[in-house]
Amino acid sequence: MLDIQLLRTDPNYVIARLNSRNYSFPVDQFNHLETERKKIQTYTQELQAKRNAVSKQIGLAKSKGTDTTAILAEVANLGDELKQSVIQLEQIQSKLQKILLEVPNLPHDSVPHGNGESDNLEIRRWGVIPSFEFEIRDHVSIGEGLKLLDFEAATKLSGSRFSMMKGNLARLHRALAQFMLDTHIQEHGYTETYTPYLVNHDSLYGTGQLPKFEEDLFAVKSGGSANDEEHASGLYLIPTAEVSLTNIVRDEIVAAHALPLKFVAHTPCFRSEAGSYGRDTRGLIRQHQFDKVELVHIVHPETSYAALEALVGHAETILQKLKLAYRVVTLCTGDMGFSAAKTYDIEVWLPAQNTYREISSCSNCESFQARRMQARFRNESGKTTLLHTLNGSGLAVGRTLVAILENYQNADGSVIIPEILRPYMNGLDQLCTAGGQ
RNA sequence: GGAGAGAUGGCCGAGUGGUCGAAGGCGCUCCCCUGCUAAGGGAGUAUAGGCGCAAAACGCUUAUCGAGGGUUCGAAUCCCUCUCUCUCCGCCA
Repeated sequence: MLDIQLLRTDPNYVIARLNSRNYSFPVDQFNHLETERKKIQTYTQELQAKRNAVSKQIGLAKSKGTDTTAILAEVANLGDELKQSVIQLEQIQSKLQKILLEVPNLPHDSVPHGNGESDNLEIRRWGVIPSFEFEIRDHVSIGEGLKLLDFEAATKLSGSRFSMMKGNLARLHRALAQFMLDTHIQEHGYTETYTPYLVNHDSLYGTGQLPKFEEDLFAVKSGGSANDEEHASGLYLIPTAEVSLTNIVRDEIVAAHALPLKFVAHTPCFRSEAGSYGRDTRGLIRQHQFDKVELVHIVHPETSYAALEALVGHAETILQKLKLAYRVVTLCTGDMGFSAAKTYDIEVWLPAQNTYREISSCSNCESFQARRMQARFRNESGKTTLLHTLNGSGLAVGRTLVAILENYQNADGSVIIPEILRPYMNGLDQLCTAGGQ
């Protein structure tokens, strides 16, 4: 959520910034509502002040035993008038709130302007793109060939966009998550966190998934509750652990000396992928359920951009240790997510697609989420101040597995296990067909 | 799921219709006293808004005692609904 003060004092600046990300702010509607709000709020508060004053008088009079009928008559209609006014005010404020909740964050100065993916700015590459002297297979073909990846079973259980892994592939998937967690807690100073996978409305409002992106989520209801009762439980499956981790500080005033807070969690993520029909339908790239190791920073506003650089570095470390080629791009204004002021995507090289594909997205949300969450700290002069929040994948586990299968494939369909993961695999150095293990 | 108890400021804890945004204590900040860490005295110490001011300081004002409704001129206090916490029982991993 943007600072409403900024919209009042410098609307043109805000509008221009929002235009750069293809969002047109409803200025006229906003201004109209603001004028109304000011008028009605002032009036309402006057009535309240009057009521308070008169009630105090009555209290005084009664304690002295004076007759109060005259004063009571004076305020006979005040209650109704006030009630009307309060209702009007609430209506206007909820309209304003609705507008504000749907406005995306302002892009940071350093973000390149552009309309979409093609305008993103590559800032560095790492690693060597592997070359193969045989026909490259994609991860689906490799996984199914090894009999370790079973989409048919997943489809039977749940439908499309689900997967089943078996044997050493399932173990490799687990190893990846462990390796990522260990790296972040041992080398990067994160606090390991186990979080709820079901969260309430307020949490999703806090990080910006609601109210605008409800169709991307899975809502759950309690068993046995009436079928037609919408969202019986009021809970949603998390689309990312960013929600659980960032909301740790919702409605909190964090002690300044406790900053920065750095959390890491390995969780499943659930996304309905509404509107992505036909995209990445094959394989593990786009699933309704996938695992991710998520990194979240809660920081002092002055350090958030330094924290963003560190955060990207932490995610890159994982790919470097796995010896997977990647590049880092700065998302342009038109391609950024709703809550982000600046985002770096890390894209890993996928040989079968002959291109880089997103494996991590690291964003500084500045105070955008903090304002929604009322997440604050007490600054140097003792004033409560909004925090800055950042999040990034470190990394998406399923896509990392895809990258390993494709980049480490051999001509015979076997796959080398990256050295760094072998301790997590009881020393195993490759996935091969023999025995299906 | 059944029975009961509870939810007040950073913390503890008073407060069952009126000058209560809230006693008292602890903690914290500043000052004074005291020649050393102790003790004592004084002042201050919630949050979010609105309006005024170019703005800060400040001034005026509103809301907030788990949440939402209601009764009332007036609600922390009375009534209703919900949420959460605790205890006991049941069930479960």
